[in-house]
Amino acid sequence: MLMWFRADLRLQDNPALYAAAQQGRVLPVFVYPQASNTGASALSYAGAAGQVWLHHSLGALRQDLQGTLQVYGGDAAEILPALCRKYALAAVYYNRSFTPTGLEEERGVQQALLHLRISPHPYNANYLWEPEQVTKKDGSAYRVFTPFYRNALEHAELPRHPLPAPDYLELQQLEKTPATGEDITAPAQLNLLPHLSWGDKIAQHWEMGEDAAHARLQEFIHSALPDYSFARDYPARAGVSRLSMALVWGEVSPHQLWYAVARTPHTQPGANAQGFQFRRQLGWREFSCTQLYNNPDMRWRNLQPKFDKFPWRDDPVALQRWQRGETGYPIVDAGMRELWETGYMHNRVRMLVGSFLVKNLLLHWHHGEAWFRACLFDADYANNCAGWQWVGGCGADAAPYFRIFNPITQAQKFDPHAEYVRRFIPSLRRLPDMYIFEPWKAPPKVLRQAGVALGRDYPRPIVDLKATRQRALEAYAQIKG
DNA sequence: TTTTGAGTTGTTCGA
DNA sequence: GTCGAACAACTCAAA
Repeated sequence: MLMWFRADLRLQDNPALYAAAQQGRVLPVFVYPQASNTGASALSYAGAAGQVWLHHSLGALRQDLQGTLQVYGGDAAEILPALCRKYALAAVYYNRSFTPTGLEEERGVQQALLHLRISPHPYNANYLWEPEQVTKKDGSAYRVFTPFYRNALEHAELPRHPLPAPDYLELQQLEKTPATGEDITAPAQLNLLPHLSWGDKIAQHWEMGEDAAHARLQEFIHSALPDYSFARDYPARAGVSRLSMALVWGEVSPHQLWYAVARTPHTQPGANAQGFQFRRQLGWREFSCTQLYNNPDMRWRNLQPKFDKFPWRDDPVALQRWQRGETGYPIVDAGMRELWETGYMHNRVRMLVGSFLVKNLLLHWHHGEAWFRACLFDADYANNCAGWQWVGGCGADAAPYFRIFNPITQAQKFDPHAEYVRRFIPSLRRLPDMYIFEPWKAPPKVLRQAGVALGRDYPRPIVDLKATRQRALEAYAQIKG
């Protein structure tokens, strides 16, 4: 049996692997879709950070598989049938993807296998519900989250219980490449690591692989879940699971998370509903998946066509200031610097920096989507696109056009003691709470005492909030109706 | 069939 | 300082 690993880099709760193992000896294979071994790939959604994660996660999986995982770069529709022929394998087991690229890849593989009379065995591993399982009564897709989720809870099947790792797994060991001793099927051959030390820097903050994901899950359940629905909004706290990157590559399954929070007191009926709040967030991941499945071009196309004539500005300088965390608004800059330093950004702050880019700078959400894709370890095709369309106001649901976050009031509300800002903007550390979210208002003496010279240690604001808010409201008024 | 109310994440203004 | 209203338009489900 050939086990085709995709975004399911785990042994536990892996339906395809579980089934393959029951059939006999398994040859585990991962194919990274790329035209050549350059590392760059238009066929995968992974950006630079995602590729770094993938590199390490593949290493962990390979170790878990006693070194038998075969890693290739190229077209799965060519590589998998060739392997089947060479090693006389009768079937290919894999878990489904619902992204446009994943679906296309799968179609190609199925067709190629059909020619050789090799049977494909697809399973659902990575979503609680498949996109077509949760629809309106007329069969069309939901555009609003709450009805979608309610319908899933009330009418769709319960998510399956997680499977264990195969209890007996016989792995096929291929001969090593002779002569040079160079292993041409090791993850390193994909050249996924950037030539910059940046990749190493962001990787230092994280542990990749299935075991590490489960360790984070246990840590989350014990320390953060009891206060989840409140603390998850405060970026300075360890209030969220930080499991998004594990879900992207399938180091854990949503089913495992769904039932892991059920086994705690926090999800028992009558108790506080922290576990249900966490599950609801998993529901958003499902909802994004459904949106992408029904709108394969939503990476490029506004879900609301009227936004096609939105007057986006073109301003490379402002874009760069945003990317580098030099907008002069501390909570925005702290978020952008967290992203660049750690490959991650807290969800609350993602909304703030997104709103700032799209509404205050009036730059196209495509820029945000692309930058997040490049820098976020957890950049997920569906989540990232749906998130940016939501921020832009052009997403599936009719968002209030006047929802424009104020980075100062938001900072005061969600980072009241400026711990988050101080963590990522050390140059502002000594400013008192009263001025730290708007340093330009601090009296010269206060700035001096804090060792801050505006324009040298920290930039002045690149735009005026009130004026740009007004400009955004006018821009939105322009396209309405 | 039609109507009504609610919908992840908000801000500002004026009483 | 606190509170309610205003800021559109659309989707979905329940009444």
